[in-house]
Amino acid sequence: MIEITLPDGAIKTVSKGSTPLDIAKSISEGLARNIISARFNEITVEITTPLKDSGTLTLFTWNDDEGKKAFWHSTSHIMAQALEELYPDIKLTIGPAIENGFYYDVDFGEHSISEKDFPVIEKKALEIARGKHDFKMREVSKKDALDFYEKQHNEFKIELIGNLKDGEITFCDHSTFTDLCRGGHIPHTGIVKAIKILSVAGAYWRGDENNKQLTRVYGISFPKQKELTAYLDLLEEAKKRDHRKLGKELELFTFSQKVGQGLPLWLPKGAALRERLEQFLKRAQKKAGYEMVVTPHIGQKELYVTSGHYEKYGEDSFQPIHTPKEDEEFLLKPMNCPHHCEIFNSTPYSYRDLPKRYAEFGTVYRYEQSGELHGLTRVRGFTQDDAHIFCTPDQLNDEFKNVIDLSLYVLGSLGFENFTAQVSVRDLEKPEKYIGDVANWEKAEQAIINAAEEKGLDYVIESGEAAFYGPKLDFMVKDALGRNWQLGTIQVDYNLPIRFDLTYKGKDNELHRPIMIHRAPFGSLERFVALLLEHTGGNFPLWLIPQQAIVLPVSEKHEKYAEKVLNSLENHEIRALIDRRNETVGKKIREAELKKIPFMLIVGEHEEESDSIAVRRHGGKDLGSITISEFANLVSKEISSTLKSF
RNA sequence: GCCGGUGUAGCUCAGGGGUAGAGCGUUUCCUUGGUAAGGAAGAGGUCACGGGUUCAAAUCCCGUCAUUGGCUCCA
Repeated sequence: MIEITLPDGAIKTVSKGSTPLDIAKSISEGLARNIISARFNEITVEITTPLKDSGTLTLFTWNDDEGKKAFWHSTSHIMAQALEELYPDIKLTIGPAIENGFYYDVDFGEHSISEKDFPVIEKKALEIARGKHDFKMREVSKKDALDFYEKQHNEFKIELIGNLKDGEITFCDHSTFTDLCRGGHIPHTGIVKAIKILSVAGAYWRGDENNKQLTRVYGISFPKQKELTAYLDLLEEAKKRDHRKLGKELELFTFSQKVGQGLPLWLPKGAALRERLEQFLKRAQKKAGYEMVVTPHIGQKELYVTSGHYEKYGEDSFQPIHTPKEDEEFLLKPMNCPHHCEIFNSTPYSYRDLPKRYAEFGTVYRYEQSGELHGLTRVRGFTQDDAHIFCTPDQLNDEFKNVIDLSLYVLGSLGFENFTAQVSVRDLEKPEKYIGDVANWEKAEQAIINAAEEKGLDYVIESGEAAFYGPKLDFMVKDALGRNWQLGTIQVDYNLPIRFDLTYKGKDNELHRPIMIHRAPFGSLERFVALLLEHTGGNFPLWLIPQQAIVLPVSEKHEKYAEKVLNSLENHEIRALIDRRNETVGKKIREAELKKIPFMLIVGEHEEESDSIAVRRHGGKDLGSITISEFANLVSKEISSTLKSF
């Protein structure tokens, strides 16, 4: 007999060789029907795997992330079989489950597949699924495994097996299909009732662009057709929150082929929005002891040779600007730090002067790869809400924590709740990607982790995500489709102070090296506005939205009164316009709704007589007729409830 | 940069080897209105650009550009 501990602490004594399915049956018939995956002693197992030792067991259904993972991973096997049957000469590589669905990377040889092929693949895969084939794991010797794939001339699987130890290699069979696989499947293919192939993409073997490019086929599957339909509807809904669509509808920004790719043009309403965001941050920064500076958009090439950016990015940047003078070269600035270092260098400092906090809304230009450009989230010209803090080693921890506070204040004021704090550290296996000595890197990484700990941040550590000159604390936010974007960032840098020979005089009358913190709570205004659009669906917080209200005269007769109303709104610092068009009130309301204006103020005979306004809230709520000062109170109350001062 | 998709009026999109379509918007006129579209008439297009096939190309083929889903990259 063996003892199985369940997540609730209950212990079941069962005979050796019992399976997770047996144990589920002993708990309840319903559970046994629904379990599709299990984990035993922290290792994913099949629900039909005989358990040979005592240990802890967790059972998963479709409602668990682990269950979905097994479900989607299993579907990738089914899709792989379908692909093999439809295109016999393909070579399979890997096919994992992902956050939403699964993919399989396939070498299609000369053949290329596209959307037109999806229905056929879906049909074939569903046919296989309906066969209710069991997923059966079996152990294979390394030699047999290699032989199996030698026959298929599949160099990818051979490479994978080459990295595995003999004795720990397993295959998974279902129907006539066999795949190298470490396990984690649903019991049989019949549980999969709906399969949708979503897209194809190029993907490099093992994620290395020097390797062969494979075709990645993405799909998703569900235990019920209804759930697939609901998922596809969800995707459609998400598209409505796409910042590119909303940006166009709300007339915030545009692009022009003539100006160039990745170079956004901000329209008046978008510019007003930016302006408000800048004012908001400037106010908070002033309180936090920052000083604004202004630096030019270009700098001599030498500046970036000193900073190390030229060596790292020179070839892949906008190329130097030449002048009539021979050998004179300037670069568009790709970041503001070198300029700020030279500001620091312009004056000798005592330790009593530190920290110095220089802030600038600095517009920078980076030649991003054309395939990477994406709406406002990835562009070639953008404005960072940048600042550099120069401090002593003693001050580092406090300064860093203060920046965390500022960043959280910014995210909080704009309603971002579901962000991830990510400590981005070096990839220890690729030291060539970074500059500066190892001791300083370790200090910097530790400083960030300490500050995050002390602030009680719930953070994750990602290796290989650091900047080339130092580690970062990044605030990641998901867009409407669930893609992660870095917004705010805080970085500790021991390197640039050395490269720019920055010094301050210490208590001991000797020169010391300051430490530099790079930080940008928004990240960039472009990306921030994009994510804000996707999060709010264009319904910005009242304090931020460019147009808070619109006055809708019922007819031309009431235009004079409308102007009086507007005037007094302006006195209350409420941003409003009048819709003077020769249209019906219904039409004006409809369009104000579509433009997502928070308040519609309808004025007609009744209001004119009683010196009031009829207030309609965006979304349809009628707040009745009130006076303008009552309305102004309402507005300021709402603003102060979302916008706290820093 | 790489692998797929897309590019038709200001916007959203239909069409598709033989005279370029709709709705919204815009212009003019009528209408002067009460909480999500009042009515009428008109203007508006080198069907992204360049080349090829064809009697004939917006439509088929090739290339370029832009855009888009991914990959790689991201100071």
